[in-house]
Amino acid sequence: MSKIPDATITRLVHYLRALEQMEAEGKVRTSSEELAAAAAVTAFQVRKDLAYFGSYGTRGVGYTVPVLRRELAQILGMGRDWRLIIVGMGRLGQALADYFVGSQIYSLVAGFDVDPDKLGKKAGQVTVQHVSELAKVVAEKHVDVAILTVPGDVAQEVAEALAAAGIKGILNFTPAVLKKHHGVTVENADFMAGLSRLGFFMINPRWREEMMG
Amino acid sequence: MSKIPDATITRLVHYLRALEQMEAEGKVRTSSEELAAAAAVTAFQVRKDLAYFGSYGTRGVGYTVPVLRRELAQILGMGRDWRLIIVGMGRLGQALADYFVGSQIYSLVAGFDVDPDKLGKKAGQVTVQHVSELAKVVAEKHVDVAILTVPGDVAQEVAEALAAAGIKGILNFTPAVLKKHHGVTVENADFMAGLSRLGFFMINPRWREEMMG
DNA sequence: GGCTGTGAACTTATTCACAGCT
DNA sequence: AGCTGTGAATAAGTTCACAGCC
Repeated sequence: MSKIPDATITRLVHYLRALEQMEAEGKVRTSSEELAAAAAVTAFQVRKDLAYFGSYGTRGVGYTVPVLRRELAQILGMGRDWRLIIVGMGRLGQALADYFVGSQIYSLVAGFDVDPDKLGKKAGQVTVQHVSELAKVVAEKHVDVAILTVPGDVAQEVAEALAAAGIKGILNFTPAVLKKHHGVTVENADFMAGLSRLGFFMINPRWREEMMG
Repeated sequence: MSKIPDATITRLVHYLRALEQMEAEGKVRTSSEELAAAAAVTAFQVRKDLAYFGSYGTRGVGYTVPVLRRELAQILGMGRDWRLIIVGMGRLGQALADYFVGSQIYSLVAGFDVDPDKLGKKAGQVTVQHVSELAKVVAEKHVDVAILTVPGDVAQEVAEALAAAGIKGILNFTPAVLKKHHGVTVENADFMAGLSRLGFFMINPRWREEMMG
């Protein structure tokens, strides 16, 4: 399989969301054109993205909504029961914990913090535990991925603890740039980077002109 | 000014963060090498990114931390007092509201929701108002950018209300893909896209092999 | 000598045109 | 005829080598 652009994966998620909605509405057939409109990209892009993984449509006809939905879910690892933990149960961690309630795809196995006020409290479907129990839980519950939502200044240290505990992947929501660890895949989701995107408005030529002449 | 890659802006924010830390530590001089290490990129990349905007260093010497810090802040629009509102005061909205407390760069002007339980409550430094007051506040308080943290299924509708109210930019944290509006710049920060990145683990060749043969 | 700044080479990603099925 | 699937063309972004200045 040739190299797949990161941007393709992100778009796949948008296609999947559109397909889920279509399926809920009982729609059976769709086209690259329609998916493109839903994801705000071109039809070329949709077809190319899908082509990286296989061919799921019928020439001259289009795509069958439930079939393509299932295929995309499969591609995105959703056939598998992902086992996750959240480390850092601040507001972001809590919001994420809620998100996993009722998920068919992701099992939230545990949540961790150090704040005594948070320990023992329920968040989503888990009870907050102390980080000292990290290693034990990762091993016993076969955790795949940790979601990092701790403050940026302790992110590296916690990431190292997770690596030592034998975690396979870290999804980093903190502003910190994590050093690579052998055997651990790190993906940056960096919620604060969203805010950094305010910078884009400044870079935007129209705005720039308006403000700086 | 030639076209600047989106990825450059994101990296600029990382450089800025590193520089702020250096300045706090009293460090005066740095190099592309050092910044590269802090942002987990190459020194070439750092120099190229900076070159899009100008030349801020001294050949044979390096960069002066406070000078480069100030220049980057300027580039990212931080010389200006950005006036923001948050629409949707759920947990994510609240977390963001907190983030703006004490910010030198961004002024959070108001927060909106429709939930009667939230109205009148304090979040960060603002009191939650009903969305029916949106248009009035945007006009009177000269709001630049709205941060959208409403549920995905009402995002488009709220975006249209914002456009009608004369907002100049929308930073979209919802999973919805917003249709373009004339005169309104939309940036996707999509916090749920972070979660979509769980898909990357699946696509990762090492994992894929392990799971699918 | 050392480190920045930048044009040129290369790599990656997107756009396009059209061949291939139905 | 219609819409997908894909190789080829174009565009964008990154890496590199070295010229330029301290």
